[in-house]
Amino acid sequence: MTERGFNHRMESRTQARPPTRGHSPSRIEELCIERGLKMTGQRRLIARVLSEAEDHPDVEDVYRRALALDNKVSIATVYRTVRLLEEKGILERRDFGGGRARYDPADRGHHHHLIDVDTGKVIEFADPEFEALAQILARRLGFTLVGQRLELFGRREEPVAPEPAARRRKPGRDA
Amino acid sequence: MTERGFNHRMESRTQARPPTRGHSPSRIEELCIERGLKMTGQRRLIARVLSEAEDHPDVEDVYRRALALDNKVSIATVYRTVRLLEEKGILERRDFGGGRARYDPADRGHHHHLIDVDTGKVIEFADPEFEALAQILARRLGFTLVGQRLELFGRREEPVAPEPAARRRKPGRDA
DNA sequence: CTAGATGCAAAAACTTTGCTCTCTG
DNA sequence: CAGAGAGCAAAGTTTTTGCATCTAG
Repeated sequence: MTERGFNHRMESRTQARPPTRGHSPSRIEELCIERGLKMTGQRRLIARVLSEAEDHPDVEDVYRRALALDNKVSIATVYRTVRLLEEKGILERRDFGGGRARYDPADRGHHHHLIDVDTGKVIEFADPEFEALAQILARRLGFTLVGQRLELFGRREEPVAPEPAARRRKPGRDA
Repeated sequence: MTERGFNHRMESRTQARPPTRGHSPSRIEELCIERGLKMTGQRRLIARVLSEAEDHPDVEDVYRRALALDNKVSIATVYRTVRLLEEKGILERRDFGGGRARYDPADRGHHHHLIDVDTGKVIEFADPEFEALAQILARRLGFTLVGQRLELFGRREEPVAPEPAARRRKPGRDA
């Protein structure tokens, strides 16, 4: 299929700086400092995990990744930090179903999501046609578009079978 | 734990609509029958509550409203029914954060939201062009569209300073 | 030095499930 | 009548909190 739409920027990790745990503050850490947040080691760690994530990690994911880098953080702190960052507008909370909240760094260019309702997998895509239509729709309502969010929920094409349905809990990992 | 009490959140008092006459099956009930679901009293009741809802009730809301009409239903049944209806495409699950899943009857057409970023006001709208495009986008990615969510953020007139201005209230509950 | 952070575990909040009894088709 | 559905409470998950103890600024 055409590549249009798919932006696989998966395991890219560290875009500009070497993962050297030195003093190169992650993008998110910078944002935190900008808003005057007290930067503790845990927050720096979590900020880094989020900056390097190319998917939509849920709290568990962030927690595990943080532990993998430096196990000096508790799940409660991850919850607290992630919530703080959301309030500060540094993170966006996304609910793709599956019962867990997922987070998306708000500094990433905007893209849309297609969620496979059976597996919970998330596909990111961008579409110029949609962008244009969004503009038109907003204008039609008398507004200037300044932001948008589009989420499509779909099911892999296949003969509609009464399959045992997908598990609600623990959906497949995002991507 | 037991004692779940009510954590009265922005109670959605939007249950105004021509009350369904005693025996006329609600729209959602009809949809259930159409899909060959076994119609029990509880399902009929839940279907009615959903048909009359003009907001996006969460399970608790549906449960309470159902009890108000006829207290012969358990929360477990509401969960099971709502999940069933979602699987049958009669309901759309909307996660607005806040930890609870909210439901939106798919029988009154998809509607989207345009949020005025300056006032926070939400305008609902529907658009066939978008519907069509969503279908196409999903198909293009190899999926059958089963649900969608579109939110546009716009500004009415004169642009305000590009600065965040004020972090308004908590992320959002819906209604 | 001190307001705010962290850890830990317990408490909440939210959903699902096992099992028995009921009721629809 | 058979098998799906309903009730209930217990179990499962995800998220929040109380409190004593640190620590960034």
